[in-house]
Amino acid sequence: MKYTYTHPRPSVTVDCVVFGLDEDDLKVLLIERDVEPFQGCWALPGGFVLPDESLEDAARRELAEETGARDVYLEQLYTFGRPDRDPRDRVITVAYYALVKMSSHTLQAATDARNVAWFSLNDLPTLAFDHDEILQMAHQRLVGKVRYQPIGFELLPEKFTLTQLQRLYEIVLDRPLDKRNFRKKILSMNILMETDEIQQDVAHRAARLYRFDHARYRKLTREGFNFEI
Amino acid sequence: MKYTYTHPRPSVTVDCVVFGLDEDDLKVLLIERDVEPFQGCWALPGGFVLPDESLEDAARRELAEETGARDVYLEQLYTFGRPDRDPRDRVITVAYYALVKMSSHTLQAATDARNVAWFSLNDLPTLAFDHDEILQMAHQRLVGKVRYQPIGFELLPEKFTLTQLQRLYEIVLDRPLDKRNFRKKILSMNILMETDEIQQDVAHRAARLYRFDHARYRKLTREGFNFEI
DNA sequence: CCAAAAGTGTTTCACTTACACCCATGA
DNA sequence: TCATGGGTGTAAGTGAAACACTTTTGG
Repeated sequence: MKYTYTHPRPSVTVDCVVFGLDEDDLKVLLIERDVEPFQGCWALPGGFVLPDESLEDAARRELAEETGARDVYLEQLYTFGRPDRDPRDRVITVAYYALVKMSSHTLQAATDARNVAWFSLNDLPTLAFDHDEILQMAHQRLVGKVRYQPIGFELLPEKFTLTQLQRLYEIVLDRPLDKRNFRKKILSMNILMETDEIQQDVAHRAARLYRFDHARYRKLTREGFNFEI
Repeated sequence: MKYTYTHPRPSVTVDCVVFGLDEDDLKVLLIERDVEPFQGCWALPGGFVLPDESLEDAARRELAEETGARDVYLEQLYTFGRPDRDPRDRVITVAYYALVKMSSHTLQAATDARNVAWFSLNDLPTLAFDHDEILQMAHQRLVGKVRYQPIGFELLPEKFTLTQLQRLYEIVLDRPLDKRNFRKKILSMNILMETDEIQQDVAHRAARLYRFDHARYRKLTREGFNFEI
């Protein structure tokens, strides 16, 4: 082999783009850096990969440590390795994106007390390193994937109304959807389980609550069904 | 920051899954390892990322050095980082996949004289490390992507017949397509440029040759066109 | 003249789209 | 009783799928 194990090694980090859904906006979770470089800048949560953990384990650990988010949907996005992307040293970062149920996750401040906050995608601060590029790619991936994989549910509470689900798609895809057609389509897929509960504390007729039926979805998928909005 | 730059660093490599298309088969390019571990085993071409090159540069360099392939379609696939994926040491590999025009690329043997060969996907040898997993993922990605991005053309010669194009999709998607419907659809996209040449040296009516019109495709894409087979 | 692949249209069916009103509830 | 969203069906249009024969060429 031409290059041996004694060659200079880069550092390897993981960074996470955490998406959450608000009443009317897609949000990203950022942390404020308290060390140079980019001190005071907002950045994606992330950190070094430890010797004995997998990349995904590293991402989940950093996410939990820095934001308190656990048990979230997590998927590898892309690996960024421009030689000069970190001004100090060669750092290759494996980026992940996560989808969290904002409503149920009350975020803990980072263990090391850094500032953590949600930002609307339309109103982002300047980000450290190439994190803006990473974020944009994650957003593109989400928009592309939400239409043909049932990952949108990860952004909603366990039980949700059809209107909430429709809003989710309208926000992520950034275009209005027809109410009747949307309901017809999503219900005809047979991947929603109607609960016997209804919305609480609304000043109008309460809507029925549904939940995503994972088992049913897996079964249908095995039989050749393809999710698509 | 909790972990510093002095933490143990993994090695980082790139590996390439190179696809080519035969008369009737999808093929992968493999090299025979001449060092331990997995000496004598077939493996994906790849190697260490040098300190001052990007990941994609590293992939292209290794590809050229080990197989002679240049100017190919190359796309990052996924990053594999199980702590024990290399028996000697922690090695994280950034996998790429490449699509090459087998007809026009005469492969050179590797610079370091290792054995290089094409294998049919249906008749693979045992592969080193987790390379089989990488290969399977690359194959899945290709199958998934070929339908909605015009990357299939990268596997054909510059000029090709509609039948060749149809065969390509039939092989990659592993199902028969209807000739008339296929032609209607692909021609109606307006992304093929009809040449004034025809197939040579065939013992039957010679078919018209077409080429993929990149400029036209980009223009249509900007206008909202979506490729889909 | 035979073998082999090139080339070509129409009908059917399924799915998508557009569209508007009444109902239930809480304030 | 009013404001607010919940819930529902039909018709028209568009795109996908099924399907078979004639033409061209070289051997």
